[in-house]
Amino acid sequence: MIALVDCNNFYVSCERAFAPRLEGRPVGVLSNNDGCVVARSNELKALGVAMGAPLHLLPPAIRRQAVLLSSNYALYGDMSRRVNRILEEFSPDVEAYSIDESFIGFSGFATEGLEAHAQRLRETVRRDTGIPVCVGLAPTRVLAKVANHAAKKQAAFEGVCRLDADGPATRALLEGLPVTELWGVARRTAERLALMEIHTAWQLREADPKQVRRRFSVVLERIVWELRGRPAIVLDDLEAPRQRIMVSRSFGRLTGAFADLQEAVRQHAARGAEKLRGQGSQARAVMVFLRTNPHQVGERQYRNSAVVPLPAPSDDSRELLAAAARGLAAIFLEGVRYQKCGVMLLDLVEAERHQLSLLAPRREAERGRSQRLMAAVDRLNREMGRDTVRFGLPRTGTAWALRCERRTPRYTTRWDELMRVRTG
DNA sequence: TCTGGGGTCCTAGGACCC
DNA sequence: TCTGGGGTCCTAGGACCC
Repeated sequence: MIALVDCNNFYVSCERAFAPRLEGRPVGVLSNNDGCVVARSNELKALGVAMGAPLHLLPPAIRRQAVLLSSNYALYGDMSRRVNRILEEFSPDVEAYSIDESFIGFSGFATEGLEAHAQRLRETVRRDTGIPVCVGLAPTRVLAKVANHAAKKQAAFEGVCRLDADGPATRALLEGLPVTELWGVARRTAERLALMEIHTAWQLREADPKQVRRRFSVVLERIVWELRGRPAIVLDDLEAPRQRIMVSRSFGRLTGAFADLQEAVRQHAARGAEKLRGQGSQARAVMVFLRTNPHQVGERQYRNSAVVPLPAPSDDSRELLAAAARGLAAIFLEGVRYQKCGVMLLDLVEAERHQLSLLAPRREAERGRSQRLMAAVDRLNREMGRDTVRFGLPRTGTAWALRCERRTPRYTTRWDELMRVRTG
């Protein structure tokens, strides 16, 4: 059996764990730049606020009534690690799937006591972190997702729902579930399924896998097998390094100034380089992209990207920043107002692998110096706070600085902010 | 004024090879 | 009029996830 543990309204629950006054109130957490609502408490959902709703389009009455907070990723990331540490006490086989969801393997466990085990897990997580979670138990990941969904929606389950491969309960649940609620099926696929008169999860389960593969894809075929209780989806190894690294942000407000773009690209490239070294990789190419605001009607639109190959795989911030700057210069267009830009590090290789190549001794020495320098930079930024050491000239009061006016203190990772709570 | 950020996998089609 | 057949590799774009 597999369990899917999913934190309820995770970002909101993290905020509530440290601010009990938010209990019972409609609470929302906003995306970067305070752009849209990305997490909602049940009370806010009840007011009809959709996932992803733009903040500036919310009716004034709701804005007055609700507590809307900027996202506080330092807090959520730390809480997520705490939850996972507790899960590991309940099974050695824990795969963190996203910031608020983990799969747990229970092979080798007696299947009878599993619901009670899951209940104890819920209570422990709640007691030790303040985060409420629901658990779905099933023989496959897709069914565990369905079970989790049911555990959340139907109070009778008390937070734990177990779904076996067959049986009337499974059938009833799947018959009442639109295909779009399934993991891996979204609007496009659902539209095409509807043409074949397949609307519910049960109808999809009964479809012919071979035909599904021919008409759709191997992805959807796997979902059919999983609905039947036969495991067909393997998660990627969590430990495996990322295949590409992206850093991008929207600007706080539109800008047409080359200097703003330059500064943003520099910051994104530097952050990407940190991530790259953090996972022990090197990049063989750097991609820069920028675009105007597609929602802005009447405004001149432009989007472009450029890939800059590197002469040799690198994790040196200076080389990556220089490549990114060249890419930006190649695509920057005068006279438009940009909304967003970003940097992607592509074609990643393990840093260890090519060190044994026959580089000239001088290059080898340079590489050694570069590695020591980068390691020192990363250590300082880790221990003294991000941006302690930066590349290029510091610019204060950047025109496009990110908006996050409603952020709560980083309770679990910053002593200074925690103290402010107590004294302030 | 104001609409997120970061990933993955798969497929189709072109280039190229023999 | 008729212009092979099969393989690999790469890339762009689609679809999906949270």
